[in-house]
Amino acid sequence: MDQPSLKAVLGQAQAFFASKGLRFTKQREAVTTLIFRTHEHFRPEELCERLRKSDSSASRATIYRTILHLVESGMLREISLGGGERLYDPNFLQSPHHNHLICVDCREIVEFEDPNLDIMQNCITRRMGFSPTEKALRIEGRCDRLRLLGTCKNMKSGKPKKRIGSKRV
Amino acid sequence: MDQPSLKAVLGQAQAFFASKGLRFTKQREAVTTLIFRTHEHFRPEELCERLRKSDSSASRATIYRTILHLVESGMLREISLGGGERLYDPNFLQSPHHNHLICVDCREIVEFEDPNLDIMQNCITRRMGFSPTEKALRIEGRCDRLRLLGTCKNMKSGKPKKRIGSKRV
DNA sequence: ACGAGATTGAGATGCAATATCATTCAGGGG
DNA sequence: CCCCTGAATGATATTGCATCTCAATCTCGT
Repeated sequence: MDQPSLKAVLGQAQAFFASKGLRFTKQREAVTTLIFRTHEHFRPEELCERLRKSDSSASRATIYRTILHLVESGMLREISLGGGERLYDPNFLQSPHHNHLICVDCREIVEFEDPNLDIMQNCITRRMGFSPTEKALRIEGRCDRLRLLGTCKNMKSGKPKKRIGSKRV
Repeated sequence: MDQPSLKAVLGQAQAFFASKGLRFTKQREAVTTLIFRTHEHFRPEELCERLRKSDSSASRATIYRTILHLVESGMLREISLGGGERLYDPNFLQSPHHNHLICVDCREIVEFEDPNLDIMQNCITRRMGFSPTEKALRIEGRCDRLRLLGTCKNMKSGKPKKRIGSKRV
């Protein structure tokens, strides 16, 4: 649950690549660093953009490939909002059991943990003939701040939706 | 919770369109019929395909527009698996509170209801400063049938994923 | 230095979804 | 009965994201 240092994260990544007989090139290191330097969820295209602005560089293809490798290593996970958006979450290293609560209007995401919910999730999963996985559960709601301001509906049809960032709790 | 007849569903759709000053054209009726004739989740492109094979017809643009209208009416809802897939679920008319359990390997979806889970979901939502919505919750798991056969991993990287259909429980 | 295999990146391609816009349609007023 | 206006349609172009392809480059062990 502690905040692993970036150096530790890079070491873990390097170890994973090595275990697969793959190299930890400077491009892969740059991508990995960019992902784990913050705790923000991100879209692959956002990552490309951010990398272009930085001093390092890697092609789109390399970025996508690196993301896939990191997902396979378990250090990174794909999460999904609605709307066909594909997001990646680098926070499972610190809190392996967290879930996501998403505002249906502004798409803000907050992360939370709840042991009771985990238990219930496992029960339901088994009851339905499935095996529980380490994978997260997702809840939708409406964030009060925006609802009270009366701006949610406007945001939805008007300006392009902007994610406000991921709070940790 | 009862199975509403197709005729009733079409009536409801027609009423919605009328209330918005819109017409219930034969294209819109064909799309609506196709959606609510079965209880299958569907991708918009699948729907285009199915419609092309039927005797009626509507352009892709009309299909997408009609889907949006039906979502706005509340008769249809978007649900999301992982992988950026966008699915629509016509079953909320019969069971307004159902949730989805999704196999992370083969993407099979089963629907379930659980009042206790609803309560807990509401508690968590409020605790995090959100308002509960009518929107569904999603759980991921691994369906035992395929896991036991040891074919899950294969399906993931090999053949294109195929949804097996939505069971109702 | 050499060679096998991994890696990269530019561009092509695929695919879903949306936008554009000329044409068609429906129905109310004259 | 015709005209007019706004709604509706559909062919097409465009966008956005993701993946594929393949020649060139790089690494590392020998």
